[in-house]
Amino acid sequence: MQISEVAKEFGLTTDTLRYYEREGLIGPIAKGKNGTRNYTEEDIKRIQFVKCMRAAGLEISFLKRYIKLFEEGDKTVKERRKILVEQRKILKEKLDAMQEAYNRLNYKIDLYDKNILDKKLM
Amino acid sequence: MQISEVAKEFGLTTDTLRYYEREGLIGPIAKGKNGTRNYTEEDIKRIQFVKCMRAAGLEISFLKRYIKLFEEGDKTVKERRKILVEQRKILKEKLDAMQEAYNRLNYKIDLYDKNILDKKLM
DNA sequence: TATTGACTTGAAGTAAACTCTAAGTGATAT
DNA sequence: ATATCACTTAGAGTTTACTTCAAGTCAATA
Repeated sequence: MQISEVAKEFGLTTDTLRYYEREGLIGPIAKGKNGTRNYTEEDIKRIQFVKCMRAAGLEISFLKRYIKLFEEGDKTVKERRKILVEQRKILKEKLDAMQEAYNRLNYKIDLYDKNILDKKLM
Repeated sequence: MQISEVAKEFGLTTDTLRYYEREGLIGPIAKGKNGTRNYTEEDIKRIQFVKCMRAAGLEISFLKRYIKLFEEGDKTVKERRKILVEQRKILKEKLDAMQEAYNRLNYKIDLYDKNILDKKLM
């Protein structure tokens, strides 16, 4: 699979894919004899993971660190678990904050729908 | 209430509060005779709203637009409702993506806890 | 009275995550 | 054969949201 196809499938740009590779989040991707990238199924799975975590707001620096540990093998299992738990906590807090904002938006839209125009901003 | 107290209450810096004011998200805050800001209860409520929405990832530019419309009065009600619905949609998509990442993290941590060390990254 | 601490300003600086540019290569369509 | 198109690189530029800086004011305390 070549870069533009992968980009299309994931809704990323080719620039972003090359950027992730530069940063060590994916790859290095094997290249054909003309120098173009050929993404394997393994590469695709990695991109899936990275995309999911990025969409959740996890930082590139964290993903870099986690992937590096993973590549260092079994001896890093304990540390990997630890940072996953860390990230889960951060993510949970964000989720809760977002849920609160979501509820607030719902409430306000509901007021608009009922034509209750109070003079409060929110 | 003066700026440092407000900052402390909301876990923001005084710089951020002045920045929000510059951008028109809050205030203009009334100043005492020595030129320092005095935040009213109204100001505090506005900051609460802004903080909640920012924590959910809504952009400054959106908040600016919404607040401007609000200040233009009842004639902007329709447009306000429209952009709230827009933002709610964006927020919902983010929430879902984050929930997915959260579940994935949970699943992986669970594997670590059970000492099932598969060789997959995620 | 001198110094400390919190405040003020406008403007410049920073971090994260892309995004774009310029210059070039190689395979395919006219 | 020539033009078009997708790809390559290194490196510069952009956006968003702050954050820091430099220089100054004012009130209170040692």
